[in-house]
Amino acid sequence: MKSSSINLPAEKIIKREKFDESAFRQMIRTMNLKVTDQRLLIFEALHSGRAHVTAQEVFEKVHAVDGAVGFATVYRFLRSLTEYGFVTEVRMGGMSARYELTPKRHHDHLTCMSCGKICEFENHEIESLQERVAAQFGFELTSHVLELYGHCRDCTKAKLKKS
Amino acid sequence: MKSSSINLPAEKIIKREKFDESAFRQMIRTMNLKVTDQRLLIFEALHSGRAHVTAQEVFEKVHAVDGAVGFATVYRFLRSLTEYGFVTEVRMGGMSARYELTPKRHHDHLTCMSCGKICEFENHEIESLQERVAAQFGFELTSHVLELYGHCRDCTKAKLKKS
DNA sequence: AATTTATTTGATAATGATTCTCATTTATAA
DNA sequence: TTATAAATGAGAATCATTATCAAATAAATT
Ligand SMILES: [Zn+2]
Ligand SMILES: [Zn+2]
Ligand SMILES: [Zn+2]
Ligand SMILES: [Zn+2]
Repeated sequence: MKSSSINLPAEKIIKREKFDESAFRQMIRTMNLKVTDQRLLIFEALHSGRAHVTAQEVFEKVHAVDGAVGFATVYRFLRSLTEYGFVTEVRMGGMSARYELTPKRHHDHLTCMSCGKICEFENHEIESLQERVAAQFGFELTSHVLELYGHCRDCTKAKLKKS
Repeated sequence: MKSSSINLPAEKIIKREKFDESAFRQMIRTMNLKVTDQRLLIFEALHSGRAHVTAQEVFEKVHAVDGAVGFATVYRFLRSLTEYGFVTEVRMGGMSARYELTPKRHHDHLTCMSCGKICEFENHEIESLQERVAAQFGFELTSHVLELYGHCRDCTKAKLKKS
């Protein structure tokens, strides 16, 4: 039941626009897929609560509303959403994949390994340096993963107090 | 038998210093572990051939020399080596972990998704920008993952020819 | 509304990577 | 040598994810 290795418990809930069912219906149609209750529930789950969720977490949220939904459906739809770019898969180390509704702006992540806080940042300098590196090697860049790991201020403070 | 998703077949073999068994013996002792033939074989496997190998690949190389070695031993020792920093674990997307003898200089990776070529690069500007980002969020940076994905010149050319 | 049909679903099995268990073997210190 | 804690290997276990397939169903067509 418990996931292996590091867990990422507390993440602040990010303020988000109102859940817009008809927009989600539209996205599903764009993908040439059928609109089902399950798929709307999955969207709902992605839209509320913490921004970066695992497939299991999505499954649990969906399952709480409709106990009949199977996790295969969740995995399957998350995969489609990722392929179409509506959802972005984020992988940190050997942990299980996390998903977020693809944000308007590209960003990368800074994760606290003590408390699981995830901060999002965008840094155009880094982005263009990446392009430059790729060009130097004659590569056409298609994607990248930039994940920073460390300890946030609160956790660093807490550790100091203890010792 | 075949690994899932993308395979990384061709990687240029990187020129390396002579295999120095006594140095490896010393490293093992530094870790407070016992020197065994298996462990020396694993070091040998990491030292020859392509730079970034999976546990399975290490196992196969070791197994070719001594068919009695079990894969648990390989995984176990790779883990110890990683914990002590003698080996660096590199994870690319959802693929299985790859390992390399920790290089003298830190570097990140640029991977061709068509042919599997892996280029290593170091970019101090990016590194220090990462530090700056972490500092802005009040984080103490402990590690990071920067993996660039794309298509190398050869593969891009090959694709153009085909179409 | 009823019919049709290609999709979707959920239960379950299968997979691939990695880790764990434990009885047996072995490196090393005394 | 002998003692002993550590290491090993075979296989089971785990975890995340994907595949299979019969039954259910969205949506297009009568
Ligand atoms: Zn980025
Ligand atoms: Zn994010
Ligand atoms: Zn780096
Ligand atoms: Zn490398």
